[in-house]
Amino acid sequence: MLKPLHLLTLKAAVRSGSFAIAARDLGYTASAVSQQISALEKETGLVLFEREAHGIRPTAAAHRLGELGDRVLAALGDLDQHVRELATGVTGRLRLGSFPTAGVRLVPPALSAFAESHPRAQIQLEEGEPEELVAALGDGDLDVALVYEYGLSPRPWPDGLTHHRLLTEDLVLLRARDSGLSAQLPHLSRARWITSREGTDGARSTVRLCAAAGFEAAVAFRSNNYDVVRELVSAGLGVAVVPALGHAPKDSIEATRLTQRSAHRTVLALHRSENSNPLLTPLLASLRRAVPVDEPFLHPHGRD
Amino acid sequence: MLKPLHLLTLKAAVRSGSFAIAARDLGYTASAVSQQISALEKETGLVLFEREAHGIRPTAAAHRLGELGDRVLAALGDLDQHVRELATGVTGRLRLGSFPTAGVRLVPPALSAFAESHPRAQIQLEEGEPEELVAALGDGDLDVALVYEYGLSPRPWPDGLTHHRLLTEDLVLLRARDSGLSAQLPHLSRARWITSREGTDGARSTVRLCAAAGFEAAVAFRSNNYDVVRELVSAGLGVAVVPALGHAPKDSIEATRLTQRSAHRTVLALHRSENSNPLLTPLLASLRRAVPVDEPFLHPHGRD
DNA sequence: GCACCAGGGCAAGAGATACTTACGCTACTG
DNA sequence: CAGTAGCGTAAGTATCTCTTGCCCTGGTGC
Repeated sequence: MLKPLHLLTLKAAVRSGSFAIAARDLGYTASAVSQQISALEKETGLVLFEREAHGIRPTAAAHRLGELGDRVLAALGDLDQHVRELATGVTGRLRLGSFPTAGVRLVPPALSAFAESHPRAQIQLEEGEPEELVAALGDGDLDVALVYEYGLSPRPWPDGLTHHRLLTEDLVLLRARDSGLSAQLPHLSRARWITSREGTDGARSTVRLCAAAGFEAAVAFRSNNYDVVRELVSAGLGVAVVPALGHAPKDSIEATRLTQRSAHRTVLALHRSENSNPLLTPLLASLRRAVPVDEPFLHPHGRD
Repeated sequence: MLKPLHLLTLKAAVRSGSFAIAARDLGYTASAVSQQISALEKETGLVLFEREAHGIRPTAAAHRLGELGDRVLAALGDLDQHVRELATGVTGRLRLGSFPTAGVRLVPPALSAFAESHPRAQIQLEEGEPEELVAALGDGDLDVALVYEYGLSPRPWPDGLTHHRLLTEDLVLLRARDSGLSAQLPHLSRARWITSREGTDGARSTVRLCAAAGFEAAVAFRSNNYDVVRELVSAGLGVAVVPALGHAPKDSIEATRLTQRSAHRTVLALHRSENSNPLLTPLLASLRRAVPVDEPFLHPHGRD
């Protein structure tokens, strides 16, 4: 394989028409240039220069090889540039997964801030529930995962993952505004309940809160889509406990923070500890800055 | 500057997902691969692999660098291919100069044969008189020069030039068919003469032949274009002595070979002896094959 | 549970590369 | 005709790069 350095030397020699001058230009000895050219001639089988007693004469082949070599040298230059950009995080790719609610509430503002500072970076988005995302992290299919953790059912995150707590949401009781229902859990034992789908942490959380209040929740409707849940509540079909991010203020709905211990959900960003993606740190910063402040029921975390 | 070999190794490691396998594929030791990758990481400032106890995990940066490296490797591969073509003479450039008559009579058939065997080679054509062409050869602006040499005025070709005699032309006396003029020089002392322009070997040659025949030629018309000369002869405006290549059989003209010693012109191909253009030899062969055989007044030379 | 093995990192040594120094040769220059 | 500039070659040296040998880790088989 031809060596790029030899091509550079060749070009310098062709340009200057002299090994001695090329050597000076490149910081070599004339002898070094002579040897490099000899090696190049031997390797290519071309005669690149005609030697005369007092100088050299570049062959047509030398000119041609110089031109052809430009392509290689240009590609190498480009590569260097790209590498520099990759290393500094100016460019690059990062795969971000999040659970649906965060995908709507947190990710877009975070990315709009991120895109300001890293206009040429590529972010690939995935949606999924925490278990899937964590599995994807482990497989290396994801760089960062936005997941949640209910106070009542803490997760055993696998080893090797670094977690950054972004915010804590209160769990909020939603009632139709004129339903006449109490805001106190113990008084809602006869109410119809609306929860996330069976087996989810959200549903489990509601059930446990009710159990702690002394009754078994009668779950009538299940949906993982908080927009749907709110509509159901609004229509007077039941009450629900949702995390603050799942709640959007609405005239027809009364929202009340639950005061029970552990009645909260934490949103955190996970990544494999060894992940060295240069975009990782700036993205985490953007996520943190995207957490709304001064919003009811939402409590941002500082850097941890 | 990043080393192409490192890029190859990187790609092998990414492809196989293991330094050990990459090493086997490339004929290295696992340690060599490890060191190459370390060097690459140090040079780029990127983390290319996450090391685990029992294997490695290519980083996004590694994948990206591999893709980017393809450009460089492809350019290098192309270059190798081009070099091989240049070295074998499949491709390449050659500059051929010739005097006008040969440009018309010899070069086209030679090139059509040459193009058969070297379809991708580029031949650049120049026209000029022998002195200019020889100067261009010396300056390296020309690879091959087709020149002529009159028997009566041999040229002192500069040193360092190799000459290949292609053919010898008889000098031919042209008369209008019904002019009633003799074919013997001594009887043409009163005729009007047509020659090439003053100072040319052609004109000098005619003048000397006439002088040897005992008279001074009365030159009435001069043209370097043999087509014009023939028209003038045809119109009965005078007689001319032209080399065989400058003669095309014509009903209205009678052509007679001059029998004097030295009444001939030699056409030869010159090139600098050190010229190593791989196209040189095949082009000379084509030129030699393009010399007409069995044409009156024309005598091809064998290889000399 | 324990020996074994595969994969990778590290250190040291050997071999190859690449550069410098020194010298010889040739042709231009004053 | 000596001096000099330019290139080539040979020898020495420094640097780079690969191999060898050993350690560490974690998975596997008995």
